[in-house]
Amino acid sequence: MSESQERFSTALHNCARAWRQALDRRLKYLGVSQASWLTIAVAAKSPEPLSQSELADRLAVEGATMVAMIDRLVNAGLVLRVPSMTDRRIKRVVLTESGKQLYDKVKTEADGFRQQLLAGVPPERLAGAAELLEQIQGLLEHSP
Amino acid sequence: MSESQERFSTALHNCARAWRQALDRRLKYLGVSQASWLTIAVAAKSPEPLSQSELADRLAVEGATMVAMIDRLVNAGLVLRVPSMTDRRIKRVVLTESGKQLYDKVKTEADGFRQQLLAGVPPERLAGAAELLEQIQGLLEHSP
DNA sequence: ATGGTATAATTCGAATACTAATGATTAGAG
DNA sequence: CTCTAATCATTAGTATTCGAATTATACCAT
Repeated sequence: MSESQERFSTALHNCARAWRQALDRRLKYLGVSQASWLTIAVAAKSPEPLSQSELADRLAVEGATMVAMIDRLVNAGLVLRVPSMTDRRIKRVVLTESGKQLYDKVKTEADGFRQQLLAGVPPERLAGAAELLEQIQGLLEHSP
Repeated sequence: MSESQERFSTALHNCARAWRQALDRRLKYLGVSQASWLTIAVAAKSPEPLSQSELADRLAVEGATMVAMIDRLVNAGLVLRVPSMTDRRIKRVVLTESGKQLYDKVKTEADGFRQQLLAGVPPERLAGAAELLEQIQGLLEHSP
């Protein structure tokens, strides 16, 4: 019993890491790192511009990390800091035209990679595994 | 079809990240980071002392990363660099008594955490998911 | 043996991440 | 309203990671 737990745990972490690294290699030609395009992607997916704190929460990093990351993205001309009108503590992160174009490329590449990688796996098998992973994730978030 | 792929991908990465963070919180009282105790753990599990390159391979990090990590571990008194007698390029990493004691604590904590987290999941469910994850990991490693 | 290639560890600079402390601003209790 | 607590962004210092270049050593084909 404990053996299947350990095997699952090892496979989970190794698979996730190998996936991230493989995708990162594919995106290297864009000249942006995983951390950068992941930030861009989260900002792009939100219907309303997110504050730096909200962005940090969704990426599971600290606020201080987000500050430095956005500094780099602003320098690269990919995003802008837009002060909120209603709360002067808040700055929202919006993509520039250049940032949007980058996101499109990242999304195309990531979608294609996932498609290619999982093409041979039956959808019901993926769904079953996803359900288990979501269940475990729920346990993790509600039991510090 | 593409929907189940995306759901699986998201669940995989979120679950792995949440797991790492949760375990890291539990190990914080030991005063060592995940990267450090993971290195210690791999070194401790090997029957023969590993070279820095072998260690880097098993942890999927670059050689330069390993150099810096071992510098810190040596400074912390947890491991030693032992030059190989037969190949003067090689330095093997061996745990000090203090390093072994730390590994024992890490192992106890990690095992307990995994056990607690997965206690409610049927072993055959874990085995099925592990098999899928290992299969995908294999695809990732053999595709540029 | 010898010259070319491969491997092991290292150094360096940059990117990414954390914690702790700080300043500005907002929200809430009384 | 006013004082206090909480929130947001930032800075400073340190840890972790990578890629590229370097040095020392070993291996191999001739």
